[in-house]
Amino acid sequence: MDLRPGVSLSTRVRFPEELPITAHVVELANGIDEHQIIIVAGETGSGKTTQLPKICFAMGRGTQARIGCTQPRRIAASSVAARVAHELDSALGDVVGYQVRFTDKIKATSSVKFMTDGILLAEIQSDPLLRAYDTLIIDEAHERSLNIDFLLGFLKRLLPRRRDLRVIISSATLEIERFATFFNNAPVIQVSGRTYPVDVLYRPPSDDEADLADLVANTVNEITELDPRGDILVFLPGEREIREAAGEIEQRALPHTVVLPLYSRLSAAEQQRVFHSGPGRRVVLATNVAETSLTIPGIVYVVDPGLARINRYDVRTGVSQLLVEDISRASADQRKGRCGRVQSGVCFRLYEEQDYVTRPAHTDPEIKRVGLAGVILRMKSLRLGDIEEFPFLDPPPQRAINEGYRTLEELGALEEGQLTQIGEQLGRLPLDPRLGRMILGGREENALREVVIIASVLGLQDPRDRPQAVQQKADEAHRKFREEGSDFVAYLKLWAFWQDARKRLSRRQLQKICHDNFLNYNRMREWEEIHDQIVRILKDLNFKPGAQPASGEQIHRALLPGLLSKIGMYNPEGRNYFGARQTRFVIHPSSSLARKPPAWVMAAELVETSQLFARTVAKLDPAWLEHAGGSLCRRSHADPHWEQKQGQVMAKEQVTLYGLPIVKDRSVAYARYNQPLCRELFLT
DNA sequence: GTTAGGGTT
Repeated sequence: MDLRPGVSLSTRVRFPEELPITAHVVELANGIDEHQIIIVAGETGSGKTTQLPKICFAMGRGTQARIGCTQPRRIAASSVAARVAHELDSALGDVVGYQVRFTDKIKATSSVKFMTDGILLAEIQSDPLLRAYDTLIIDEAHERSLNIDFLLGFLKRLLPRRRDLRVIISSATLEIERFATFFNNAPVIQVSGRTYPVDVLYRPPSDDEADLADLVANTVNEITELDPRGDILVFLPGEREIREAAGEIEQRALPHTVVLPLYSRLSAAEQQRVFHSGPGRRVVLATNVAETSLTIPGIVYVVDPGLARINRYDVRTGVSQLLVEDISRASADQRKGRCGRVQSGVCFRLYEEQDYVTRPAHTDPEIKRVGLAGVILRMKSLRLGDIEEFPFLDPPPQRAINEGYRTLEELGALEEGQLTQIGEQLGRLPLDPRLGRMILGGREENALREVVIIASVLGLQDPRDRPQAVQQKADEAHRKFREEGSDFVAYLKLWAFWQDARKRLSRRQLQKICHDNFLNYNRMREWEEIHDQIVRILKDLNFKPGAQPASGEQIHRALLPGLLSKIGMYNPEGRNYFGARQTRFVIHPSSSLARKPPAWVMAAELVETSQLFARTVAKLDPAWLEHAGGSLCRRSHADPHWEQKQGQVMAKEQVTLYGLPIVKDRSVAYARYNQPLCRELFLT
């Protein structure tokens, strides 16, 4: 194939011969020249991520405006940028740079900019037509995260307004036809992968295999009998299943075998263990972190029970569910592909082939599984119009949209479809709207300093580590951060501990003190970075931190407007809480309030796992609720009667908030609620 | 008596 007239490729850009994509360079360059948008489909190892930007650069793109390349994860954006910079014989930033949250390695000379998809989305705020780019490459589009679906819809609208712009959607070979159709029959260029064959064996449980751990251990045992070498990757839904399977495998006493757990909550050092091969065969027991985020080198066998915990938001109750589900075919195939990267492999699926065939083809995209308040807020804030009109590849159902509106109204961010001042301010904060609302509450209650610390950590995983083998020791170390009656204030204690250590200690010493106190150093740093970022934004918004330390009451009053539908009233019979919208929950055992449940609580989150748990909880004074609930409160009146002493008709008032009785039998003057009845009572 | 994984102005 020849290059189209007018297309040339700089000979200074070299494409590695061993990469499959190199055979398609001319085809791709022609496609990019001829079409405003193309879809590039290819499996792992094809070289798309590194070579597509180079093809665009070799075509002379990225000089007037940049070539922007998005990645779903920060680590990928920075490492791919370093790799491509190296391949172009330039220092990072000169020709190729990257930007992720907290790190900007872009210079004026950078032609190629790698970034997370969230960064590109954020740039729409200040650059609504994305004029900073002449080319955009959206990588890993098949992952269908919220950010990716948002970008796809945005780009569909942008293309007619930016005729000069070129867009490449890069994806695994999944739902390629849907992408093509979505973009008005955009051409698809298929690039082969570079992988070794993987055999699939279906190995459903036998009758005497009691549970998942047993099944997994037997399968690992069978692999050992076939082949004593070759690392094994086992996918499991969560930490507990990993622990149980590890126990079962160790009981089998397999020779020369090292069992390595792998999940995101492990410390960096514990995660690193899977990247260093030692003596003996490794059996890595991993959550979904190994499906997309981490690639473990040298896996020969994959064991896939076909299960994962999937996050789904219940639109009726506003509760997140994290329940174990059967994974889709696409996810099963992705897992299979985690072996066969350096030699041929075998994938054991621990269910019937018929089961595989009848599973859904794809995992629901995130937009169909999450609460939409944050999405709607963002769209309003970016002036992208109504969510109902936005061209999503998979439009969310109207019920979910309505629930999103309701949540924003609860927060005071939306009135009659328009963002309020609160809404505008929430739109500026890179946080979940509920967490943002806490910060605005912090200003109202003069507790800004404290609430920024709390809201920053609530969006992260808990920085406190609790390794299985040393739970008691970890709990002991964490005891000094506990605060009776408030898990939120406990975070303030932890913050004070960190800040004190931060002032005195070197980085190495900090890492040690974190380790000694069962704190995850990386997450502590992340907490601090988010905190500092929010402090900077608040300075721009002219918010001033309180001069005085805030009281517990000020802090909790500040948090409450963000958590109005996450309150609970104790139910002694059930030893649980009545929550909003007819839910019932218990306090998670990790909370300091779990043993002595107070009459009223508010929770940072309600998540359904083995039960519906409230996590990060504080005691709540119900007297605050009527004011905080405002127009969300519902009033009813009973027993209107003439009262001689007061010379007017009185009644018993009940006030409820999301169905919970926050005021009972309050005596009120009834005239303002029912004038005619009062007149009648007065006359008789 | 204990939660999968990502991401941000």
